[in-house]
Amino acid sequence: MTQNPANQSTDKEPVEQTKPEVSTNKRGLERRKKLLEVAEKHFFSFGYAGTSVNEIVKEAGGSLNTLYRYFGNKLGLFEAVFKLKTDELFTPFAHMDFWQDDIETNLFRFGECLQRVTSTPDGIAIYRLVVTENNFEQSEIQRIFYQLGPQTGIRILGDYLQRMKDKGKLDLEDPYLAASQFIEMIKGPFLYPRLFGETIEEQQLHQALKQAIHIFLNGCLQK
Amino acid sequence: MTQNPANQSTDKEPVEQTKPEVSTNKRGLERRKKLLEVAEKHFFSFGYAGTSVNEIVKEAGGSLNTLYRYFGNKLGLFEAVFKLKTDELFTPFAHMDFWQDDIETNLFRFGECLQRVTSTPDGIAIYRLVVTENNFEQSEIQRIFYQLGPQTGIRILGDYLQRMKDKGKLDLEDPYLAASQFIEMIKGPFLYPRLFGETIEEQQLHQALKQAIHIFLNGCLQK
DNA sequence: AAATAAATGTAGTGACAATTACACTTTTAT
DNA sequence: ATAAAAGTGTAATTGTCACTACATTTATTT
Repeated sequence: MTQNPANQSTDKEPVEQTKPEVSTNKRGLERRKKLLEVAEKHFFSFGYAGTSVNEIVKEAGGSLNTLYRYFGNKLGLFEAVFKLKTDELFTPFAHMDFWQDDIETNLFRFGECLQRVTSTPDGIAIYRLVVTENNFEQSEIQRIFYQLGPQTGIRILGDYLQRMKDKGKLDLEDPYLAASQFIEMIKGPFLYPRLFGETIEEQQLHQALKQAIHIFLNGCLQK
Repeated sequence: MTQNPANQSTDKEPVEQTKPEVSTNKRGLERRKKLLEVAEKHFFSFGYAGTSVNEIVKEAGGSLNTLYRYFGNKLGLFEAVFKLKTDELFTPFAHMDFWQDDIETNLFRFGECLQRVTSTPDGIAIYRLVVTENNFEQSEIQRIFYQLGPQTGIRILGDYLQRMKDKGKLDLEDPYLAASQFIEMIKGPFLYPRLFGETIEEQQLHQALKQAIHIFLNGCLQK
């Protein structure tokens, strides 16, 4: 696919030369951090195929040798950046408690938070990367993103809807599907525009959320 | 970004060497068709960056020279394939008449048709291509796809919802936003699974459609 | 402070792939 | 049938990159 002349590794043994080392102290840690920073900038701006490892090193200082010792290869560097940013983006969301008031308020709070996460420049950049790169060969990247992002959102909201259903407050056949559908109502309409470079106004997000809640609640509230 | 050694064209004159020629008769047309066929296969399987022009010619027969005369360059070939397949996929959908019965039946018919279009292997492949390739630089590809696909769907359903609103049958603030939200409810939940290689069962599609209609109609039907 | 380990900088290497050149053959139109 | 146009096959050109090698400098540890 892409050029990868280093894969002469005749797959016999577990291949230890690719083991990314971890620098323990001081200078090494700074270099590592700087490399990650610059790499992030490049990957976010130009995509995986579009960034050159040489460029990163040229900009970050340090040496190719160091980069390869730390991250093994280009994909290793990418994965490191990706995991870091994905955690940064989704972890706070996953630990938030949305369910303290009435259903409408709760949906509103959840929706606003989700919209905020997916609207952030980093959120958009990560999404583009996940969808855009390494996509014709199955990679771990996708799994990580999917589990930490979309799947977590569906689980959190789905659990809540399930409870409301059990209490007889909502009339829903499949609460987890419903969760996914609600989520799509509030972020789906902006997917293409975002991918295609348009910027979304705060007010549009708000309107989508308002209308989604109106339709959704009206649609499944037990009377 | 990608390698493109041919762009030595000092931009002075309108550059006529890149003008893709159109073969008028017989053998040329067949070659062209064969090239497009093989190119489609490769682009659909390996993505833009992942396919090699040389490979295409090797498999399709004919000569590099011919390919370049017809399509100008790799991107030209890609665009040709892309337009062809996008038209093929969306044009029938755009000319269908969904609105002959009651609202629920109409939504059902529309939804089923839309799900069919987006579930087809070509539909998925095209979507992947649009999202996956040529995405860090704005390209015409995206515009074509967006207009012919998503935007058309929203317009068709949105027009209908608007009419229903005007007749006082539906209670909706923004019918076009609502259209987009309905569409997302029935295809959004399958986006990631599809991108990540899962196959979707007929029955899942059906359930999503059923529940979406239930929530949506219940949610905005004028009582 | 000496020995050991890590980091640097520069300069390769090897592959791959888009595009062009060219000499030659086949088709098509006059 | 014959000249012009289009098509073919092969090989060369040119760039770009990931990745490696190595000789040298800097930091860390005992």
